[in-house]
Amino acid sequence: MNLFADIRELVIGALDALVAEGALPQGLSFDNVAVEPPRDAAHGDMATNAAMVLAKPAGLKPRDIAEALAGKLTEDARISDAMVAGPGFLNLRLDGAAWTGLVSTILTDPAYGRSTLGAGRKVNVEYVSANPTGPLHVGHTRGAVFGDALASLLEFAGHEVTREYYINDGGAQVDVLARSAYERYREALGHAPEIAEGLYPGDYLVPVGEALKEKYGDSLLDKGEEHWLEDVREFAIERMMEMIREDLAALGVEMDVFFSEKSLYGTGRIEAAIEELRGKDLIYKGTLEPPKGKMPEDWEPREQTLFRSTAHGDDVDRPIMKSDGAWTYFAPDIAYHYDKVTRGFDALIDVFGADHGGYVKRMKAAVSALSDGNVPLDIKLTQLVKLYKNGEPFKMSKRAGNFVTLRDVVDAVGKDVTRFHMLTRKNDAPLDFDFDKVLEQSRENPVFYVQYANARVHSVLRKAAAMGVVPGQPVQSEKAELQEQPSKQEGKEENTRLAAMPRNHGVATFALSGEDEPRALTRRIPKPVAFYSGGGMQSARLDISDEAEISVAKKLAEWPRLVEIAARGHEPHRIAFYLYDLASELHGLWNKGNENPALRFVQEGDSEATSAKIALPKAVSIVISAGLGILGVTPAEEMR
RNA sequence: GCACCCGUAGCUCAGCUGGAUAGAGCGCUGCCCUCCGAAGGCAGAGGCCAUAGGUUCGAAUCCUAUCGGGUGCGCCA
Repeated sequence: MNLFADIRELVIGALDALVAEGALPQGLSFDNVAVEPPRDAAHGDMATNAAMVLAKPAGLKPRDIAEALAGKLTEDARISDAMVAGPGFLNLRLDGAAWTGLVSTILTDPAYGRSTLGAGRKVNVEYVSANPTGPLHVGHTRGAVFGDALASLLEFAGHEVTREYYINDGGAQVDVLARSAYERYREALGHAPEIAEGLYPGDYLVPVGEALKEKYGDSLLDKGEEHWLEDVREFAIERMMEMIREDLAALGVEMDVFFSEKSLYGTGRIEAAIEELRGKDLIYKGTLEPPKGKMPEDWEPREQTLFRSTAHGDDVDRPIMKSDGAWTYFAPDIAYHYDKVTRGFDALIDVFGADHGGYVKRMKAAVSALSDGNVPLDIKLTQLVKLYKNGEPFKMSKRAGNFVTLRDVVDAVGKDVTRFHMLTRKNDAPLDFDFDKVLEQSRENPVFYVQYANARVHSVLRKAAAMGVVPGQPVQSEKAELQEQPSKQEGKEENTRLAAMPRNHGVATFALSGEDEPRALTRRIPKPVAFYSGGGMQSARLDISDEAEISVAKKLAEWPRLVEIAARGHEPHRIAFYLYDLASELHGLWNKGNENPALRFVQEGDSEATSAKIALPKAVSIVISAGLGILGVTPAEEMR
């Protein structure tokens, strides 16, 4: 259910009727007709721009169209009032039953907020993809959180999502890794390691050296590189990937696919991708102009094999083969993306660090060429994370090979705080991360504020449950009606079945706290509950009457719409900001004076009134939990 | 030199892919705690949305130019 979409349909229907009556000319496009929340609540509950967008093509005055439309709309029971305002806005006021209906939907439909936006669409989200040469650092953490939340968001919006990690295990840097590990191996055998300039000095390779000793004894000692490089490299990469997987697991990130760059070499796959481009006349031999501005010392013109990326929007053509005949890094990247295209994805998304900004155009050009423009590639760049401790910039000595790792961050503040905070900024804006401030319990800290709202609701729910009250449901006497609901057991079984399905089948699992097993939230759960279908009944059970409560309900109504906007724009941060707003509504409701009806009725022991008043907060909690699920944050039911 | 990102309140930032009087938090000013969740509430001050043009019923949002900040720019990945 999406209230805005429902009302938009109503508006479109009314416009069709006006066309049928001859009040509007035939053949108008209603594509630009929008139904949106008005900026100012005084303007009503919803507003439509229909009259303004249609005025010109229809050759009529906006206000005349708006008047006619208003007449039609008020015939619907859901619309209590329609007022023409300003240049031709039509402001709609919804009947009170719309809000109680919304809340009862949220309480009964586990799929509330989900969308069919991406139905039947396969999307590949590639993120992290850090070189397997060391632990993940803070920058990777942001990319990991962003990519993972984006993937979940797209799933929530109905897409079939593959989470993917590209392992750069084919280039020179893994040889450096092998040499670095070899020195640690020598160290393990009692020799002083010689960490030459350019090798990785970090002590995370010490255990790798130990393990090499365990496996090979001293058999690799004092031998030339040709005798050990490959074995040590494979061994070290394996160890690094293990560590990276553990790091990701600590963040709650689980990939569906790890794709090895090396698997592209020697198998003809790079050649095949390049041949594909050659077939489109996009490969040629040529010499590039020297880069302007910062001229490299040893620059000299050389003939190279080039990709005509300028034919697909790039600024210059790019080399795919070095002058010595070896592939550049770009060639396997092209092959990798070609592989993704041939796997049948409808859309590709790459999440890179901001330092990769220079590759965006060439990568898009490659995908555009390889898919004949049919598969869009969106590249999201995550900006720097600036670390602080108690307001002071926080730095570690880079010279010693130390840097702040993903583990450091997660160990210090926890997975949930890390994830939420990393999403409180747009991906392309720099992010401040203060180890102390993110743990502060105040309104300034969105992580806390949202969790606190949820915990507050659950605190009252627990008290209500102790009275035997179920939000929005009858307290006694009407047990018979309850049995008309589709059996709860049935729903549970369906959930269990769905949760067991692999993630790739369009079912996201979100662990809700308080439940041991992850619960699948899908569209396929119960039909509308009989009890709520009677209009009179529901208003007797749900009391959403005062202005503050309706304001909360309006915010809840925006949820499905927001999900679609965020999913369309690949902008998971919108979820975080929405949750903060929603939490703010809840706190506002409960902090107002000393009015806390739900809690008050609990204390007065009034079951019926409690049931009616607790439904709205419970709905807030449900939406917060769903939103946090997208962000990969465990909803808190209690504050510690 | 070129490309990409950014420029919104004193500070940190949102702003619905073009809508009405541009929002939040912090900070600032003034009120509100004998008690139930004050880790709060209410009210107020504070803006030429970097600048200048353009597109149209309508622009913080789209286009062009300029200014300021960041990042990247062949034989590393």
